[in-house]
Amino acid sequence: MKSIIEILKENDIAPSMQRIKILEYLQSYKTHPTADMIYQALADEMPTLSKTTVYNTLKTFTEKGVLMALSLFGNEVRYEYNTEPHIHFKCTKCDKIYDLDKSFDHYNDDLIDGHKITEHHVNLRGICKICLRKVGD
Amino acid sequence: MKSIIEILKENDIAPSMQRIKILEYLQSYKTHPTADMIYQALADEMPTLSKTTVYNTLKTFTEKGVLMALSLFGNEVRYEYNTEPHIHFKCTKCDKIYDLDKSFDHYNDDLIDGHKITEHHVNLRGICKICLRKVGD
DNA sequence: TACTTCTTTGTAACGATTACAACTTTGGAA
DNA sequence: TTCCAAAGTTGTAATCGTTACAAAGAAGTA
Repeated sequence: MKSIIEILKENDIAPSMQRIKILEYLQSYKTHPTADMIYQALADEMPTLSKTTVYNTLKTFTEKGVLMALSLFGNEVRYEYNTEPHIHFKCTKCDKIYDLDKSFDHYNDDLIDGHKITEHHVNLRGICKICLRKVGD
Repeated sequence: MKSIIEILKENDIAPSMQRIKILEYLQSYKTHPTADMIYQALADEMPTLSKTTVYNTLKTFTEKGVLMALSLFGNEVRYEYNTEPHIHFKCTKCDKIYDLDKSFDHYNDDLIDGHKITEHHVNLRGICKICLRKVGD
């Protein structure tokens, strides 16, 4: 298991304290947080942390391929540590986001109608199993 | 071919002039516009049109299932007239959005891991064929 | 040590969207 | 036909997510 610092160095990113903490957070809490959620979570521990730093860091990480930026039904960007491809499901009742393992056809690095495909996102919406139970009450 | 007014009435939406024009626009120009793009396009013809009306109308249409709201790699919502399911491809160079007919597995009205699926979006990114040609220059 | 570069920070600005209250239109009921 | 309530529209202000920018700080190196 690679350390956070190793991951950063491998991607040509200097391992500053802020960057380590932000990546650490995304590695530990796989909640697809927004920039603001990350900022709020780390603000206690790092009182001088700036929201701009969070945005800058997320931009850097995304450009270097460490993170994936997600657009999941709304006008806010969510981030996740870049791992195996998977599907996202967002509940319309509680807004919770679930990762689904369900495999899907790969269009990555493929040509469709002459377009070169480099990213492939499958986003589902509906009512999650917890909210389904509540509806039944 | 149903008229705009018929479509609105079928969905329990009173056919006001503003609503007719907005739906007409989305039916004619399948460019996945943002609320602002629709407002800009109609502002000449309807000088008193308010941007709030555009937002209200798009919200109503989406709730009634007349339109589909799309989150395609960015923090703005795009709208399209709700037709046959298809895939969206957005070019990273020119930001143009393409509809692709390519069929895909349907999870709609299905259960996955106990979650009830009601919407299913496939979003691709990459370089479109026009930009690919330019890169070659 | 001095210099350059990278990183972080805070503030202000921006764009998309929503809240809200006033005004207008519409469709009955009296 | 007139009056009223409900629905629809409008403009302004506020909010939220994000970016621009310039100054301050930290790190590496000649």
